[in-house]
Amino acid sequence: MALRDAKDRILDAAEDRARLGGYNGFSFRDLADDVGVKSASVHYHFPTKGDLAAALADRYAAKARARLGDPATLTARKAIEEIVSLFRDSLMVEDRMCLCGVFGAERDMLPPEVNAVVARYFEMLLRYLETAFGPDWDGPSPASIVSRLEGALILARTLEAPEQFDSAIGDLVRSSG
Amino acid sequence: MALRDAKDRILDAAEDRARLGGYNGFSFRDLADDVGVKSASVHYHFPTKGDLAAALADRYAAKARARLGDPATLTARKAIEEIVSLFRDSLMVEDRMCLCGVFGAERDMLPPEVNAVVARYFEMLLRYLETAFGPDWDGPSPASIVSRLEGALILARTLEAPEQFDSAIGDLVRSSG
DNA sequence: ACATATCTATCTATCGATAGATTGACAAAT
DNA sequence: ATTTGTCAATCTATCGATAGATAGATATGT
Repeated sequence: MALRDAKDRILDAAEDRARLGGYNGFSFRDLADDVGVKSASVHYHFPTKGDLAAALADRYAAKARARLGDPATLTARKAIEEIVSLFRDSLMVEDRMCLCGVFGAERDMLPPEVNAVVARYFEMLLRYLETAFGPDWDGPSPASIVSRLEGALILARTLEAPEQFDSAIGDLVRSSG
Repeated sequence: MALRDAKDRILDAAEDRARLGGYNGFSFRDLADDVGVKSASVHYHFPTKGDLAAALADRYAAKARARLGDPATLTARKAIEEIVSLFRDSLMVEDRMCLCGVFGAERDMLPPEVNAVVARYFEMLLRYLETAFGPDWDGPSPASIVSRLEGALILARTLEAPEQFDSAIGDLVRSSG
C-alpha cells in the first residue's frame, strides 16, 4: 500500500484533470504519471476508461452528498446556502468545473455507464433541495437553482471573472440569507 | 465549388459533432468523411484544430447575434423571450448543447484562441440583455439569466428530460410573458 | 501457495499535421 | 485562338506521437 490507496490516488488525479478538460482531457498515461505507476497498473484497477469515469463520477457524487448533509434536517435557506457554497468553492477555492457539469456537457460521446452516474448526481441534487423545501415551497424551483449554479460556473470561468458567479447567484443568496 | 462552400460545410460538420461531444469529440478525419473530402483538405482550410474551433465558435456567435436581433429596439420582456427561445431550440429542436457551453466547460484544455472567442460569445449575450434592460432594470441580472439557460441545457440533456428545461426556466418566462 | 498489485513490452487504431503531386479554372501573353 | 502562368483546392502518402487496451512476467505480503 502506498501512502493512500492507489485506486483513490488514481481517482484524485483523474478528477483533477477531468474537471479541467473533460473526459478526453486525461489519458491512462497521464494518470499513471501523476500517481507514479505505469499505465497498465491503472488498467488493473479500472479495466476500461468508462469504468474509471463512472467510478470517478460516483465518488464525486458521494462526496457532494456527504458535504451537503441531510436535507430533512435543514431549512430551505440553509440548504440553498449549502449547495451554493459547494459550487462557490468549486470556482473560488478549487478553480475547477463541476465534474458532472463537464461530463454532462459532453454526454453524447461518453460511455453510457458514465452518463447513468452523472444523471444520478443531478437527481440527487434535485432531491436534496426538494426535501429541504417541502411541499409548500414557493421560491425558485430546484431545477432552476441547480441550473443556475452549473451555468454560473461555466460563465465565471469562461470570462475569467469570478465575480460573475455572484452576479449570477446574487438574488438567490439574497433571498435565502 | 460544391453545393455550398466547402469551408462552410466543414464548419457545419464540426459544429454538429462538437455540440455533441466537445472539442475532442471530433477529428479532422471525422469532418473530412462527413463532407466527402480528405483530412488534408480540411487542414488546407483550417491549418490547426485551434484555428478550426475558433472559426467555429466565431460563426456560432455571429449566427446567435443575428437571430437575437438589435437589443436597442427590444423591450426587456421581448429580449428574454428571444434568448430563451434560442436555448430552447438548441434543446428541443436541435437536440444539441450550446457550442460555447461545451467549450466553456472544457476551457482549461482548449487552445487560447478558442477561449477568447468563447468569452466574446458570453460577453455578447450579457451585453444584449443589458442593453435591452436599460439602467432601471430591477429583474434578474443578465448573468443569472445566461447561467440559468446554459445550466438548464446541461441538466435537461443529462436527465434526458426536456421538461426540466421549463422547470428551470419557468419563472423567467412567467415574469417576462 | 495464493492473491494482490505492479511491471515490461507491445498491439492496433487513431490523432493532428505535413510534404509534394495533381487538377481545373481563369487571366495574361503570344 | 492558343499557349503559358498562376492560384485555389484537392489528392496521395506519410510522419511522429499518443490513445486505450492486453499478455505475461515479476514482486510482495499473508
